[in-house]
Amino acid sequence: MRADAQRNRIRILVAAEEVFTETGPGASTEEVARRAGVAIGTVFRHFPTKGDLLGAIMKRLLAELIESAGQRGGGEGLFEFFTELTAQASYKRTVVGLLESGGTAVRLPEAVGHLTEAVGGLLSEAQAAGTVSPGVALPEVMALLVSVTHGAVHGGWDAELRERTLAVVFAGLRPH
Amino acid sequence: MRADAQRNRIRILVAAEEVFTETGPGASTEEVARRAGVAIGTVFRHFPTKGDLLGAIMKRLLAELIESAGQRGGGEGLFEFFTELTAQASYKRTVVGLLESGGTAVRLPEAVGHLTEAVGGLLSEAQAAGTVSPGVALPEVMALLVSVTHGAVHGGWDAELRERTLAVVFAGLRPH
DNA sequence: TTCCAAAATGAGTCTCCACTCATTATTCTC
DNA sequence: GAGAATAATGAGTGGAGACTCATTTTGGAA
Repeated sequence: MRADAQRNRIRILVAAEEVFTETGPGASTEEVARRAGVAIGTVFRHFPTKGDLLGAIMKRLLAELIESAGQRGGGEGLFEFFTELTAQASYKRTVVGLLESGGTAVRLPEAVGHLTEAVGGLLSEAQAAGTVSPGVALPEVMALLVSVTHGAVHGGWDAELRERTLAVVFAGLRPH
Repeated sequence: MRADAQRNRIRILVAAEEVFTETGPGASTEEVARRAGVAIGTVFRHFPTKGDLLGAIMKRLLAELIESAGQRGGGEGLFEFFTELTAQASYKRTVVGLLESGGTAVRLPEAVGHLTEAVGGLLSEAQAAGTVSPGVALPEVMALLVSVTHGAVHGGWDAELRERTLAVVFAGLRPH
């Protein structure tokens, strides 16, 4: 790949992550191009469709999440991850949009699958440690993760509301 | 108002409720007109903007919800209402969209306020009956209501997932 | 029945956005 | 440095959807 092409590809990815992270997946490609200091044609040369562009940055964001989940563990790992995701969501609208669609929108079902697996690992560990009720299964944990994260993003919850809402969810997950 | 105008206004409202309920607020005005058997200009004569149309049907749907909340009570009223809303959400995408925006999208903040009040009443009753922990406050209940309802709609949860997810939330609300 | 104000019609405008492509510019190879 | 290949440019296309308005139709008062 030519040097300028390589440079621009990176600029576009950086700009796209910024823009989609701020505005959500609805942001226009034009805005990404402007932010990258590049003509719109250049964006489409590197990423033939908007979905491809979204997919590229999603892959990165998801990988980060999966790694974060993988590094946690023990009785509190699941709770920590949940809290982290909710807090980040307020400035990472894109991830949420992706998770909601199950990855089909940008054809990343396998990446979403990996995240589900990672969360499943955290759940098992927490249940083994006795911090999460054995009656709880992965689907509802993912459902809550996505719902609450989306709620936090869309509703613009402040730190206190986030904490209070998570407190209820966590109390529901713990054995009683 | 002339007889045909009155007839058409009703047709439009019925069609709009159907269309927005199925497809969500993103549905086109054109589709509403088609479903109502009316030209698009007629829709705009009755409701100058799409927001006005949305607002009109939202008002009806919200009123239904508020009434449903008002008819419930006792220790389980809040749980019942929560369950009802989540179940209905799967075919009432619109309400969810409205609730998320706090009513600002269609300028119905007072209606949303009334719903919040009604839920507040249910919460107080439940806490008085000892079925909800006294540490729980209205904001996080509304936050959970909106999040889980949205999740159910957007994620297309089946009855079982809905039940399992609500079980976790309810366990979190009950005293422990 | 007549007549006109109210209402309905739907092709047309406007705006936004994803995506294209002929032209111009930049890199790289020899 | 010349030439070819690769990339960048940005005006242009097409489609979707909200909204308009000149024209036609309809309801109902006199």
